[in-house]
Amino acid sequence: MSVRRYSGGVTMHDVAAMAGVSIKTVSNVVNGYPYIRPETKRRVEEAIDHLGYQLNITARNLRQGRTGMIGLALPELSLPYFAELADSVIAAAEDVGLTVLVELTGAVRQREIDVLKSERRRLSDGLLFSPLALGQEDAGLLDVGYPLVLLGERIFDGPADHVTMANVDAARAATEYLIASGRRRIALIGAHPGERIGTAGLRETGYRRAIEAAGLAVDPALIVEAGLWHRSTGAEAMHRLLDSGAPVDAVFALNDAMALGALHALHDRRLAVPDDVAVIGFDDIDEAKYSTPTLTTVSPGREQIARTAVDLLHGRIDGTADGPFEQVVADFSIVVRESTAPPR
Amino acid sequence: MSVRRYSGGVTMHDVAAMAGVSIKTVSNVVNGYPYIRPETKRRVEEAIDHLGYQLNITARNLRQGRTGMIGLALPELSLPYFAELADSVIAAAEDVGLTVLVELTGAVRQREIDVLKSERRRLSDGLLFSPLALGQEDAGLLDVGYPLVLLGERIFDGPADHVTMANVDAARAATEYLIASGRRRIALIGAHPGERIGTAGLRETGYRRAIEAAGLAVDPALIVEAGLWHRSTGAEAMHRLLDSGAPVDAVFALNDAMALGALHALHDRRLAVPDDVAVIGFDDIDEAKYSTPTLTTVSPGREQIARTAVDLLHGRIDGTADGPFEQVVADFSIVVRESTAPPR
DNA sequence: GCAGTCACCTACAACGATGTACGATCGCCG
DNA sequence: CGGCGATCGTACATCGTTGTAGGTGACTGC
Repeated sequence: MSVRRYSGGVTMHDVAAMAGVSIKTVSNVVNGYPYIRPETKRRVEEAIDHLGYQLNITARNLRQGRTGMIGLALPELSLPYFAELADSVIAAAEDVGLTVLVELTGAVRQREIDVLKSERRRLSDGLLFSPLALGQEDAGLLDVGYPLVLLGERIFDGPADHVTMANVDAARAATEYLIASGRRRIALIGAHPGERIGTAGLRETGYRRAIEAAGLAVDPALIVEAGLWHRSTGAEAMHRLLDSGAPVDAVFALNDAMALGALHALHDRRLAVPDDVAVIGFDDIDEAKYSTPTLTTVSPGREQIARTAVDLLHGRIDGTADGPFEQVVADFSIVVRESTAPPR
Repeated sequence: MSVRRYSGGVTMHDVAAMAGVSIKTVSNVVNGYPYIRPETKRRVEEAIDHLGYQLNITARNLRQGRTGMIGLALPELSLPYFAELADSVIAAAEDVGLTVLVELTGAVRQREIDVLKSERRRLSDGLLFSPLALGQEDAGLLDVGYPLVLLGERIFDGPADHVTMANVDAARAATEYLIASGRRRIALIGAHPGERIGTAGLRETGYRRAIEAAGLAVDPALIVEAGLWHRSTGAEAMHRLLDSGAPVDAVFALNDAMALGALHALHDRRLAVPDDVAVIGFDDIDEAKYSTPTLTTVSPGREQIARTAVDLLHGRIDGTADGPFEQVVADFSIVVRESTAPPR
């Protein structure tokens, strides 16, 4: 029934002419308007089939003032956590009939600012934004006038809904897990010195609380900085720590990529994981299941985050949600694998 | 200068009224039409600033019949190769002024078919499509009537431009590299038995050619199947191979994810890489630099593939390219790392 | 002094859909 | 039989932009 070529020029007008009805009736059929005689509906549908008609979404968008698209602004897809997050967001959006437009900021401050005012914003009904360079002092920039949902821990109490992880609690739980399995010299990799708000600052806070609650001392020599959280920076940080000569029996890397880099560095130095050093990460990326050894990590409920964020945004867009801005904290759990087995 | 809220209802009409010109003149200013008196242009620009006007892209899209968007249909972003490819494609598209709409098929046949006819196609000017479930027999489905560029090795000589890798040559080079470093019992992981066209079939062909050219025999016991190319399936395949008892001194995994899974399995079995078994992968994902040991792999020129594909599609969209369908084969290289060092 | 260009701007009609308002038909009630 | 509500359709304006055609001075060249 369908035509050979993609329905280049077929419009409702053509369908209407063929079915012998008005163009609005075609529109009504397409949109499931109930009061149409079965006979009329059938004729219209036949014409649609025959002509291979497809709705011109652009025209509908213009008329309705909505596009059915949402932006998803992320640092980069090369980082597995963000790739997997994007995957989950796209799936969640699909479920509620939204299309996702991915935009990459490279974690560059100016590009994160641009994304908020980009012309593309007129093309999407709302934005899911995971900033990495903006901080609390930029909260004012977020008063944008279109539906916005924030992801991550860079900005709190901004003028937008916010989906975040229980960073402090989760980091504390991760550290406590290491302590409970007999570790005492627990390093932290990926610190951002001086930061309080932000993923690094919050997770470090959790780490400190666990150590102090256990009656141990926080040793500054064990807290290692890493600006970007890549495999490479994790490996470098691990090397710096080992070079410093400070004794270590466990490492809490603030994300999995760094943890995997650290595993690599430890292997280079002929240190056994977990026998000499235990390693725990954060994010539960797929890769953590297949590293050598497999990586114990904090699972931050990625699916839940994606779904919640999309639902919040969706609610704001179609106006079913219009209360004060919400802050949702996702559940976490610790996934125990080989890298933290107690020392023999 | 700019207004507080997002420019909700400001249209060219408002700008025109404020500047005391016709709406078309505003359009001309916005679009850089040259014949406008500097004085007029200034007045219009002031009005734009003052009102915080932003062009309504949807209206322009409707009028021009183009959207400035392209679709990118991929199996999933959880696979690092595709995530990195998406990253490169989005960057390349940005450079030529195109926005990318990512669609995930999960490598499910019906969803790959749907993506070709989806309503979203009307929202994008063209499609970059990387099928995994469709095959040569489906080439007919690709006669879609809108600009289409294929990625990958599932379909050749379809009615579309095509960017692919030199799979046979690259796989042959990878295998030859193993042979040259002294390996003789080289297993292949990830085969799709019976497939000739398709990534697996082509790479297996390259593998066979290298073995035969070296005067060795292809041992069917060393060719292990894996349908999906994940870390998990790579690990499982490796286990099956070792369980079979066939002696092995090297593994060519048809992608990096499986190679990393294989590394993991070898570690489980207390086999040393590269001393007992060498491992080589394919894709050169970022992770391969940081595995333990680091992974030798084939780099398929991902950036080049992304850029070429976007350029081809862009050319078809704005009509600067209208010749016969092109087939571009990207350059490859072998990246040598620890996993293939010659045995001690 | 008059046609022919150039520079600059405007009016109008599209692009393809949908919301609104209203007209027609039908059955059914009192 | 007149009237009324429930169905079923239509005509028209409209979303915000851009292409087309055309109009108006000013300047050039002969």
